[in-house]
Amino acid sequence: MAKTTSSSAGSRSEKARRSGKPTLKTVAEASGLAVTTISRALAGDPLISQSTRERVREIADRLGYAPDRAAQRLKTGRTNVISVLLDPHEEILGFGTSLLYGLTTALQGTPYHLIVMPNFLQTSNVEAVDYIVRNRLADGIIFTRTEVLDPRVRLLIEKDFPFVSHGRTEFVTPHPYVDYDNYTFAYEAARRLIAKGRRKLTIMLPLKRLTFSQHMMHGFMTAVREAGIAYEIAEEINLDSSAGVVRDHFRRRLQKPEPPDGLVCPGEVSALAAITGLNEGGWTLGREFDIVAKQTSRLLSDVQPRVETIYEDLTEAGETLGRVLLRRITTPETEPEKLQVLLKPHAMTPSENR
Amino acid sequence: MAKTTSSSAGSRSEKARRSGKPTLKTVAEASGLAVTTISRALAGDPLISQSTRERVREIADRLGYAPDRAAQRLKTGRTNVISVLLDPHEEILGFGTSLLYGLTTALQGTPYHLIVMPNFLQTSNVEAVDYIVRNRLADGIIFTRTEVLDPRVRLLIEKDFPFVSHGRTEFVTPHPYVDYDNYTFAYEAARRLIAKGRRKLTIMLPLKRLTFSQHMMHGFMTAVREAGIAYEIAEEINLDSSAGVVRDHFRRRLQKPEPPDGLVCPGEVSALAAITGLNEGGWTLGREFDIVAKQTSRLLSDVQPRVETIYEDLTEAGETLGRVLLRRITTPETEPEKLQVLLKPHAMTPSENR
DNA sequence: TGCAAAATTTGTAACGTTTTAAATAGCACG
DNA sequence: CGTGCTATTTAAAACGTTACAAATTTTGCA
Repeated sequence: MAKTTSSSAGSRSEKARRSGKPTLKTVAEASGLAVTTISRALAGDPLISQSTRERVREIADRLGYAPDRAAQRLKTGRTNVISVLLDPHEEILGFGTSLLYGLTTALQGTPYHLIVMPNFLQTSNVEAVDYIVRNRLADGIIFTRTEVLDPRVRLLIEKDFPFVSHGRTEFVTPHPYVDYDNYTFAYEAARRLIAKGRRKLTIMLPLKRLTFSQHMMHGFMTAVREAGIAYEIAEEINLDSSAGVVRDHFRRRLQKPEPPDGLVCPGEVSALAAITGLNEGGWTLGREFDIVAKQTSRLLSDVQPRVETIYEDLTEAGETLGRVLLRRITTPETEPEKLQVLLKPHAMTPSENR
Repeated sequence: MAKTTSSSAGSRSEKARRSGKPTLKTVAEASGLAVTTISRALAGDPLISQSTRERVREIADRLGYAPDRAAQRLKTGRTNVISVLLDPHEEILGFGTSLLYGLTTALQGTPYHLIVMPNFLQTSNVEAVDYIVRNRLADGIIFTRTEVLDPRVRLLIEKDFPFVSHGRTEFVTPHPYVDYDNYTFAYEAARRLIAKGRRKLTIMLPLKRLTFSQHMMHGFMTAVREAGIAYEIAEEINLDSSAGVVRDHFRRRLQKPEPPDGLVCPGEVSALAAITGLNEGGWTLGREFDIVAKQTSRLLSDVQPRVETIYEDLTEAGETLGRVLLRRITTPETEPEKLQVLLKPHAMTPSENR
């Protein structure tokens, strides 16, 4: 039909080739400038005059131009992707979701997208990390449940690949991290129980190999030793134990001699389970025992308002992780020490928590 | 230094240009074949002889070749990306996380990646959908909290863009969906309460505009009418209400005349909150009242084992969503009716739930 | 007015892949 | 031993972008 535009306009008919999506070429033709100029103008290159930069920006906006991510990625090698390794253990209570929300907030307005890589049945997710690094599937990686000598950290440091861990390690080489001050959490929690007159404290800990388990233990022990009171560590259960196991543990503990009367509990569901178990054993919260728990959602404070809590803002953690990783990526020369954030337990009371 | 390879080998020195990552060219040189042949052989094109196909496959594996996603995407227009719209309301109890896990399971072994787009403060996330479609940021979209006349569905049908909604709509044009049979859930839940001898039932519903709210209401009403017993709908609260509001609602309800003695509750946290409220009002679960709740995690059954539950498997939902979307993408000619799945309430008892 | 230097713009090539069209090899047949 | 066929392989172009080098215009100053 109208395929007779070979000599004069030449390109007009080829423009609507794929789907009419505007490209640099479209903008170039519309403005009478060269493709290169458009590219630079939109990138804000000062080599292009202020006036053309503005004009191009305007025309591009009018045409609804958006750069083709695939082409950019192919050319530059940058993927504009941040990978998050999600862990199945964190399924409970929207841990992952809160973190994701914070992350996306930090990435708002940047060209970065968030892609989720789950960690399935592997013992650790080093394989996933290796895969991402090897195939350059992302510009940066974020992961959680950091271990004392985390193999992912080791690998990423070795390959000099940008990452931020949620949690610290004990490697000598410093690396970017965002962590919650679990030492202070446990210390303060124990102090509150002691202030209530509790005489024998116990604590539920995360899996030992997770670094923050050590921090919590340390905080707890410091408080206990300062006060010179009795304590015990619940060895048979940990933060990953199902609520049923936790419940039964506490119920049974009452039947043995010298049960503790105060619990530092770093999980909301676990706290609920503990309360249920103790109730079943005939104890009442606030009378025979007290709990200070870590709060990451409104669950506990709404369901059991009498439990004291110390707040950990996971959305804030996610946002910080995002910000730190962006800095690591954009300014690689930054010393790792400046990319280490320790988030303090919030003074915020549950009712203020939005 | 060794830049004197211009005449003989020619390309050997340029190969290690970026990072040594093998490309089609690398494999071509290693095998003595042309780039095109490699591309076709790896794609399993029958035009290439069986023997070379095998040989190429082997060499490629040995070199650790992986196709460059950006280049493929640029060339073909396919992104190999699935977009999930995450909703902040689902933050509680890992709703999103379970779904994501199912999804990633379905996507295992496919070339598809999962990218998360959060829905922030918008009233609906049509904008996000529009953005994805317009800029071809994905090959398919999955979203939740489907409404009766969901604008996202309208847009996606109009643009003929692959998607699967979690939940049904009431549009006449059929479209792919994965839904849970909330009618049966509510019907069965109410029947169980009636069987326990409860005489006045109530139900907590999701926001009215969400389609599954209607389904639940219908199932509940059918059971109530069949039995000819009294009922009431809790109008002031819904599934999105905070646990605190739910708790207070139920506590106060006891002070007014003719309180209900059975509750159908589609949320675990809400169920806990309701129990707390009723306890505060002096009632005891199993004596003055009963609850049948929807179970999506182990929270409720572990913390309050005496609450009866009916199970909804969100991981299964996610996996189904993934599978259905893949079929929609790969075989676009499939009639939408064949891409509609209604998941039945699980007979599974809480203790079996893994 | 002329001319170098600075400022601004442009053409060409390349990133790694797939697609289209063309070339070559292999083979049977008259 | 060509001829026409099929089977198999290959070269060239393109996707949209950016980097590099080169070209053009403008400006400053003698």
